[in-house]
Parts: sequence; structure tokens; C-alpha cells
Amino acid sequence: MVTIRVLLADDQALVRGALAALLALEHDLEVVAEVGRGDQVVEAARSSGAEVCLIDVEMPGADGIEATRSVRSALPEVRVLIVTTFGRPGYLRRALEAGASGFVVKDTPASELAEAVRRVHAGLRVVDPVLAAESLAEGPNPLTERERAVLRCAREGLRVAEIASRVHLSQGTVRNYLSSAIGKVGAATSAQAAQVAEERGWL
Amino acid sequence: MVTIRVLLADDQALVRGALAALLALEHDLEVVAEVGRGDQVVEAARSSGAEVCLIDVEMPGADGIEATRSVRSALPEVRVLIVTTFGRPGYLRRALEAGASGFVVKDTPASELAEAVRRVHAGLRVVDPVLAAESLAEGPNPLTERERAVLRCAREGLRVAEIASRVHLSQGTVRNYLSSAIGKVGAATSAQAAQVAEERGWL
DNA sequence: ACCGGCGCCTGACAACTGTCATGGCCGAGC
DNA sequence: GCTCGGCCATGACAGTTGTCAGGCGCCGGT
Repeated sequence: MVTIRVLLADDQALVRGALAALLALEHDLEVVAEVGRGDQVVEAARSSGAEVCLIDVEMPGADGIEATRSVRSALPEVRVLIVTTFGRPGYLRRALEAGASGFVVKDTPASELAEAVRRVHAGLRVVDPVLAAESLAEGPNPLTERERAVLRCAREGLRVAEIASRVHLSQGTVRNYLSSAIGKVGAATSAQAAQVAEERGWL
Repeated sequence: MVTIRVLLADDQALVRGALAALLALEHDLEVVAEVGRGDQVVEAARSSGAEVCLIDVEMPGADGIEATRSVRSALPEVRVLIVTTFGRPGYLRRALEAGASGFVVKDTPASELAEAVRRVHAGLRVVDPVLAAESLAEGPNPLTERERAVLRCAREGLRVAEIASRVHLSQGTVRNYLSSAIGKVGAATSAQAAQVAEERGWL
């Protein structure tokens, strides 16, 4: 019997180990590598000969989306299955654009994970149907690059003056971008706009 | 050989299942119950006869701290081991006050989890040493109940007027509490104060 | 060459926020 | 009883935000 070679990327060692234990219960899966940083995925995938990479979105080094892009460009025959805590529609969209074959949220039943890995390995797509619907309903990210930049700053609680100096724009311009972002996400303040944008995966 | 009966509480099914698989590798541990909500812990612990409860802090229904308190008061002989994603010093403090016997963050190595369960079962305390040091260095939560209430609202991006109506205070009073909270955490805006307080586990 | 759109900026205004000083009310401790 | 400390409130002030109406320069298309 041919086993599927799996790489695990998650920054939480406990979760990583636990997922490894879970997958090890399946006779046709073999965890051949584990990493805790996004920027170690490609190298580990290459040296271990992984066929499927299970990647968490939230990771230090490079986030799961970037890691996916790197894997797909360096090792096109390797499939990527994103596993994430947050079912943010924007993440799904970006993950698929980056070349992921599947997207699973962490509150799907454990029993389905192995099956998802098999499907992805077989060249199929695996996407959480609820999330797919939300993603469609919500439409694409309406924010421009600049709006996202100022919102990322606003999320940290920075004030306009600080944002302006960080992104090298005038205060007035920053306020204009914030204002238009507030309008687009339907918020009342920039802090709230940053929150909404974040939870939609638009940041 | 006597096995230790373990209950698992985590809202993410995948993580829960994975932890179960991990613990099942140990001959002396047996996962006798799994729940996904904080308010189901006591009942499940009682009916399954669990001896150690492994509880995540972030959960719907009742958070891990509340769940711990409930377990300790309903079933005093049951030990609680908190497992959490976020190593927030304030969480540690509150968990111990609520009666937890141990506190482990999710990026500890998987191999240590089983050992932590055994220690807790034996009546020992298990505490992440790094976190314990941080907790001591930071001191106790300096915020009053009211300050925490307004900060919890501010964290959602609400404006003073909205916070005032939600907590049934005048706008001026809300601003006073926000101002004093801003001073205590060393922030510049209420949004930032809310963030800092949250990441310290003070909210 | 002209036009429209876009990115960046300005200036002005009303609204909101953060700070401070102050005062009334109440329960705890001497 | 008196004072002290919390809690809640008010009013006033300077500073910051959110909004709007523009202006300038730079492309890409016609």
C-alpha cells in the first residue's frame, strides 16, 4: 500500500503533535515533517519529500498564505491543505488564490481531517461549504492597498499622527483613507473598521 | 495498572480530537469524555467519572476559568489542567484563583502534556515557568471592575455614547473610567488601552 | 491633446475624546 | 461622629477624529 507523505506546519507545538498523533492513526498517512514557522515549510517539504502540506494560517516567519505561495511555486506537485482556527471568508479566498487545494477550519470533526488529506492528495479540492457560501455572499475584499495599510495600523490602536508617520502619508490623507474604509465596512470608528476588516480576513 | 480518567474540553473539534489521539498513545491515560462548551464540563465530568479535566480557556458557553470554578465547587476531588493558546499572565493568575492545578500553553512540546496530566493527577501543580515569571513581574490586575467593563466595550470599537448606554453610566463617567484605565495600562487611546489590557488577560 | 480616473494632498467644520477639577453620595474604619 | 476612600456625576478645555469639498499631478485610453 502506498502511503501519503504529509508535512505539518503549525506554530503551536502541542497542536502540531496532537495532529500528528491523529493522522498517525490512519494507515495510509505518514507524517514526514513538522515545522513551527511559515518560512521553514518549503525547505522541510523538499527534504522530506512531502506530498501534502497541512498548513495553519497563523504562524510566525511567514503566514500560511505566503507559505502556500512559496510551496506552490517551488514545488508545484505538492498539494496544500490550509487548516485554520478562524473561518474568515477573506482567508479562504486568499488561500485559494495562493494555490491551496483545500481549506478546513479547526472545528470540523477530527474524523474528517484524514479524508480531507486524501482528497487533496488525489487532486480534488476540499472547501468548507459554510465558509464558501459566506465568502461568496460577502464578495471580494473591497479595500484598496492603502486602506488596508492604514487599517492595519489602526488595529493596533495607533493615532492618526502615528499612522501617518508609519506609512509616510500626511495626516489628512490618512484620515481620508480611514474615512473611506469606515464607509466601506459599515463601521462608525476607525477602531471598529479595523476590527471588522480583520475578522473578515481583509486586513 | 490504574489508568487516569481524563476529560477534554476545547471548542475546536479538530484540536479536541487530536489531543485525544495524543493522550491515547499513553497507556496510563484514558480519555473518558470530550466536550466543546464550557457549560457542559461539570455534567460530563460527573457522568464520566473523570479525574483530570483538560480545559481550554477560550470556549463558548462558559470560558475555561468559569468552567474551572464550577468543576472545583461541584466536584472538589477532580483536578483541572488549563491548556491555552494565549500565554496571558492574567489568565494564569485567574486560573489558579479559580482552583486550577496546572496551566500549560499550547506551544509546549506535545510530549510534555501527558506528564503534566500525571503530575496534576498526583496532586502536584504544573505551571509554565516563563509565564509564572511574567505574571509575577507584571503584578496583579490593577483595573477596577468598572474600568474593565468599559474597556471590554471599547475593545469592540464602540464609542463613548454607546458604552455609556450599555453599562448604564453617563458619558462623562465612562470617559473618566477610560481615562484612568488609559493611565494605568500606559496607553494613549482607549482602543489601545483595551488591547493592552486584553493581551495581559486583564479584561 | 484631451479627458477621466486615481493617488495624494489641503483646509475647514462639527463631533468626539482625553484630561482635569470639582462635588454629592455612601459604606468602612477610627 | 468624622474622615477616608470608592463610585458616579458634571462642566470646561484642548486635542483628535470623521467628513466633505475641493486641488494638483500622473498615468492610460481615445
